[in-house]
Amino acid sequence: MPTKASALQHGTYENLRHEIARQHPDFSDRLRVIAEFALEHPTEMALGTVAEVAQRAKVQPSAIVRFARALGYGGFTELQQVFRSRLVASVPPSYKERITGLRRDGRFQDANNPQAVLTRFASEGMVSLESLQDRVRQVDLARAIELLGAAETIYVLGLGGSFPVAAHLTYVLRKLGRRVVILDGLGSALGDQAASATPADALVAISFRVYNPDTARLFPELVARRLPVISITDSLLSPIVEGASVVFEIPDMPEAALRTMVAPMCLAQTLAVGLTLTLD
Amino acid sequence: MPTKASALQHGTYENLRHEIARQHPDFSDRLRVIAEFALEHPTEMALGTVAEVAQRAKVQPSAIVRFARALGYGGFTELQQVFRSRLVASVPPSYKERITGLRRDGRFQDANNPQAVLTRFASEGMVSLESLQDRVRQVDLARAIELLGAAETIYVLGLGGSFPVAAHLTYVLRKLGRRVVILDGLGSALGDQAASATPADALVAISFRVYNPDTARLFPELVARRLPVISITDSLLSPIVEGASVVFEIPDMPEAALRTMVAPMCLAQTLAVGLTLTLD
DNA sequence: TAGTTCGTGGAATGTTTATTCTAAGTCCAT
DNA sequence: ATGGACTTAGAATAAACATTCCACGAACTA
Repeated sequence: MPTKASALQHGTYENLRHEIARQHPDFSDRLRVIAEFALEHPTEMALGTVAEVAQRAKVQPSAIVRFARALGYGGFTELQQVFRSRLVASVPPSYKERITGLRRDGRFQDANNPQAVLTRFASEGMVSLESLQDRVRQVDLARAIELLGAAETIYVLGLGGSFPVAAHLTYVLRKLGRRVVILDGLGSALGDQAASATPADALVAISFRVYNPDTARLFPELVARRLPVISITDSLLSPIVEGASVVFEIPDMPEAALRTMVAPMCLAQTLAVGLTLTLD
Repeated sequence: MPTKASALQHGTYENLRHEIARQHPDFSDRLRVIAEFALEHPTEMALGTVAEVAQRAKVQPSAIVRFARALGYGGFTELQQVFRSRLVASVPPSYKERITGLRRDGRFQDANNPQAVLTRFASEGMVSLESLQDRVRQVDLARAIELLGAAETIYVLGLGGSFPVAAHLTYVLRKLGRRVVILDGLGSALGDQAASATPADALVAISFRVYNPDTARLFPELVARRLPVISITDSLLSPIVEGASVVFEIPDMPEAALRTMVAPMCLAQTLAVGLTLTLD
């Protein structure tokens, strides 16, 4: 019964991964457990003995062998060879290291290659996260969390390019059990959405150049209603600074290709999680 | 004179290399041959059996064992562990290592301090961006951009925790002049929103554990309608893999406090910008 | 040259390891 | 409920394995 002839084209590790994923739904209970373990712990598959792997995956040794056979291999030993090939392939011939190191620096290669674009954005993201760590002051963080903790309802305002940050903050806060209203302007009802905000609530406003006009219009109204405000923006000259209780200034990088939302996302997440952690 | 006592501090692979080099002149003929072989073929030392290594080095199996003992190990098996450690260390280029490094720095201590939370998220973000650079394959990127370029309308599906990523991708693509429909399920009209999608369009699906049920439900329908699909997810076992033309797998970090959307955001941005750059 | 030490090859040994087999168990369809 | 197909756990087995042992031989010493 040559069940899986396709697997016999003893392909690379990547082929094996896809083959496992493909067959995953058809596997029996135990085999599925092993499939998941194998994909998540390829190193242990490569180096462990059948007994060790079985113990880590919490199945019987015989199940491991069945798994190998189900994929078309003669036994565990054959299957293991493929996992080992991954280890061997990943050993840096030492010059490869430098190439990828350079690539990480970003100033390498012309920008018309998609990989270079990825490298660039990833590098910019890392830089912005690093500077976020340096710039954000302990006191601002503590004060912002205090305000959020005291709020009955948290209003989140972030439109245009900042909307994903607002959405993420809203999502995490709600997961953590907070009452949150996101001011998304759905149905052009931005003003109405914010109508019931009181000084017992709080506002998190997020805006970066070019500043969204609706944000700029609504913000002063909410300030006038004496809500405590936490602003996340890129400059002290932005329209959401005046009247804010706490301002997090995350300037854009001098020559960034496109505003990256990585740092604001990270800060938003920190506020949300920090809130629950410090309330205990 | 306890010459070999130093080797007993079962150190790392690098320590072992130096120890072998140091003792090399004092070794007997056969042992010297093995020492040279070991330094030049560390991978075979890590993965081979005694018999295999002996054959490759053109010595007797017993000589291999003697070599291990001469270095202060109990036998070949113990020695081999050190060579294996080199393989496992080289596979995740930084990733976990960096995190545990940070943890050792004490920068992770007492997570109740908001600053520590920020540091933690920022660090995890940086690590995930770094591994994104390494994991994303050139061909996948090129293929994905090709699909997006050929699409009349781009549909974006990302719900729950992935919604911010979908929102960001939508925003950037629209700024760059693409026709985009975001499937946000507004008014519970998820199905209707996707009703007009044809094979001339394309879908970008984004989903991470725990997978949103609506995403899992809608995805196969769109696949059945033969749309080219680009999936961004965390595992090949996720519900949005089967039927996808391109899959970007961004696994979660082993001990992440909370799924960070930093890497997916960055990838989304790369796709959008890469699309316009490569069309010139 | 005779005696001693040390290195070596190769077979013998006892252990670990993968694999196979069978009885028991589970799940469905009837 | 009952029969049948399919899984599974665990012991049994056979192969592979690292290690030990010992006899032989080379090199050095007296």
